[in-house]
Amino acid sequence: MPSKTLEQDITELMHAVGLLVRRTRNESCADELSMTESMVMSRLANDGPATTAALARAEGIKPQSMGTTITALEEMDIVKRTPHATDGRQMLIELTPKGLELRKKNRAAKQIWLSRAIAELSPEERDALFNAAGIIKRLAEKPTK
Amino acid sequence: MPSKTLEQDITELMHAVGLLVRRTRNESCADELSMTESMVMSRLANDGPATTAALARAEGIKPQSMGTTITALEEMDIVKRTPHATDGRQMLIELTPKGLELRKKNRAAKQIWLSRAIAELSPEERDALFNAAGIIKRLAEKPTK
DNA sequence: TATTGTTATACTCTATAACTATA
DNA sequence: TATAGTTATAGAGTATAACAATA
Repeated sequence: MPSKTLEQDITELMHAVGLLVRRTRNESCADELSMTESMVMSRLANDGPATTAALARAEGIKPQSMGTTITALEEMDIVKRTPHATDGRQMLIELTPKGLELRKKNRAAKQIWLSRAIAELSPEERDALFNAAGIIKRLAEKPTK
Repeated sequence: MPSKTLEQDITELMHAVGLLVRRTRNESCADELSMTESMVMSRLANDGPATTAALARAEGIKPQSMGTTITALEEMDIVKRTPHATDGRQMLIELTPKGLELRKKNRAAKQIWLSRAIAELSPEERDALFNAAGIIKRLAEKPTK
């Protein structure tokens, strides 16, 4: 017999995800970046300069909200805005030298608690976890019909 | 050769998780409960009455924050507070008749977009997803050394 | 002294609305 | 008309601090 309904499985999934997000927020030190800030930094480092609107679409938030994040990163001198060469509406966001430097350090420093916890999983569990990350991403990005 | 580092895997996991949380928040209708409110309701329905402090520990937030959630649910007449029989400090939180009723409806209505998206996964992917939920929960609840 | 709960205040992240400028 | 961006305001979901009551 099936011991759990789909609803229960979904509730447990969302519960686990909620716990992970809050734990990550709580474990981060004062001078660390927020989750959205980190993700923007990673994206700029991996994919190069991007507009606020493109970053917002990628992270699933509104352009205005992304604007706030960019402003915060700009005030920390981690990113800078430069006007697009041909499209006068666009501002390209890119990492500053300080942003590039910080990123190298943060790759080691960030999410230390999580790295340690994951290190204690079995290889099979790690595979299962990172495989699920791909599934979760697809679910979250799936357009509503 | 390993194509991704552990840091990259972790970044992608947190990215996917962030997208899922935001998507869930955005998809929920105006009269629906927040994630924390839903989780408290499920817990009370499954495990019976509990104190604010116990609920806070279970959800990984501060008792004061859980107090806010309980007050919101109380104003919607979904839960009620009753004094503990023997311990004068404690207030037991339990579902009202309306809360029990609402829960039945919400089991069907809540997270509809997610149910639909998950329904389109293969059985193997579903298993992988819900299996990972257990791993994520353990990670999030693992005490810091 | 530790635990439970409350109230007050503030911060982070994101949303909506209204606007300007450019395409 | 659609897209990019900015500014202002507001809301949800937490946190910290200070306190009162009970164990």
